[in-house]
Amino acid sequence: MPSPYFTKLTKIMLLTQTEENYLKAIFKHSEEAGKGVATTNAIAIEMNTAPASVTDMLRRLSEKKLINYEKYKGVSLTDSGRQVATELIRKHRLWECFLVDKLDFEWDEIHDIAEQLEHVNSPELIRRLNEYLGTPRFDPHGDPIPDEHGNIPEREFITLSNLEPGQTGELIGLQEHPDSLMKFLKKINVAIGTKITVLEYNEFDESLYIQINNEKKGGLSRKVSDNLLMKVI
Amino acid sequence: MPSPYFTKLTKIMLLTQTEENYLKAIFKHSEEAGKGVATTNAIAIEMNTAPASVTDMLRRLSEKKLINYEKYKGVSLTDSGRQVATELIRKHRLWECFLVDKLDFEWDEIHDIAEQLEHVNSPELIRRLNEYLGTPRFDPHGDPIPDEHGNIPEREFITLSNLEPGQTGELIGLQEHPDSLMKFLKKINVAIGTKITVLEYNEFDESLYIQINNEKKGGLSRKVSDNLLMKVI
DNA sequence: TAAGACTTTTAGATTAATCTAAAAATATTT
DNA sequence: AAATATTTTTAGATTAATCTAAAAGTCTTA
Ligand SMILES: [Mn+2]
Ligand SMILES: [Mn+2]
Ligand SMILES: [Mn+2]
Ligand SMILES: [Mn+2]
Repeated sequence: MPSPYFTKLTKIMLLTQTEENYLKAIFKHSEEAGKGVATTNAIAIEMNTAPASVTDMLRRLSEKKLINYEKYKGVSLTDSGRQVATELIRKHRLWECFLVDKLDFEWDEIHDIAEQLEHVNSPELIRRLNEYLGTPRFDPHGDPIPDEHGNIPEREFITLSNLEPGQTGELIGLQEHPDSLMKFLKKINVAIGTKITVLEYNEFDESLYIQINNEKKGGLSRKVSDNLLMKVI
Repeated sequence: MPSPYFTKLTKIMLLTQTEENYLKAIFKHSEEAGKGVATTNAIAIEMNTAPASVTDMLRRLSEKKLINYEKYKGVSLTDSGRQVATELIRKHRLWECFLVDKLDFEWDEIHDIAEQLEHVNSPELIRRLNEYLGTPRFDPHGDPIPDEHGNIPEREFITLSNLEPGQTGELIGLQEHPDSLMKFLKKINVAIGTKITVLEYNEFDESLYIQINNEKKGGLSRKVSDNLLMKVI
């Protein structure tokens, strides 16, 4: 519904889903990526729109004091913009927990549904959902769930590619989670919590020979091992 | 997101939330109300818009073959429009069950949240949600939940105002459910499933003297008793 | 440091959803 | 059956979100 749906009285302005999605994209490409600012182009690619559309939106978000924006200089979130973004990420990840823990979805089936659910606006709903789920700290992909104040739990990890032969680690997350990676991991029986032991390192292609849960053995490309975030055990 | 988001290939066209809400409004004022057709004005009031906006939308919905529309003659749903409407009602009511059964919300707190959740598009989500809830046939307000084919369970009922003194009934639903009525019923400890015995009928104001669950006794106005749908026991 | 390449913004349109004011059609009352 | 009232539609604008094409700014590299 494109209409001016604010609420000035309560000081909570209601944003359109589109505005919310832009804020998430900006968060991802500034803070999460550690770059400080997000560029117009990066946002355009993330949002699947023309760069001109991004410029337009940046003007509007800037007017609403959700972002710091200077022409040609890139954008960052203001405190209130960051607040909105982390709340969205919190909602997204809590819903992902719900889908997996309660409705038995698999981790590669939930993202698109959570993309929709995250825009449902009801603080009380999220409060109760969180409680119902037992206040989880990480979602089914191992990603940290911001708390109600926007604080994001820290994860300590080392990528599997950085483990030495002989070391064993437990999978606690993924660097990126494209569908193709999740499908592949499902096939070789690797999921969050799986124990992986590095048996050999092959210098030629930087692949690893590994053992999964002290059972099956197999090879793993560098590209995959770079994406697996492990806790050494 | 106002953009042309169809999918012609799958023959499932994705509607905007606004279009979906109009279809629900048309369903309510044509089929549910038993009138055959919904009028522009009734839809405008339901949707909280100007009648001119309704006319505009009717043209668009008609173009998409979701409604039968002839200028000045009122509108009715086509089969595909009815399909969409009943699916929305199904989703709305299933989510209401979830909110009450799983998250412990009260029946007067859930409607607005369900209004948002009903627009989440994922048939598999609804399939699993329905299963998770144990395939309920009625929602927390006693309203029937359409099945996956759009069939709506029939309710047999008699309003409390039509019970004779001496008769006892169980509350199975409400005619209308404004917030004020639900709050009042909560206060006098009446909910779906509550047993009510009619002790006396007062001719002057058509009020009833009743007993609730064989315990508390009290008076009830005609306006309230007209709204309580009972099953005689 | 100037040319070329890339990025970003501006200009000008389009579409969905809305509005108000006015005209047209239909319904109700004298 | 007129006159009046009510309902519905048309006309003309507006706003959010998008697009393409072109201009302007910034970066890279010879
Ligand atoms: Mn996700
Ligand atoms: Mn996730
Ligand atoms: Mn409801
Ligand atoms: Mn209901």
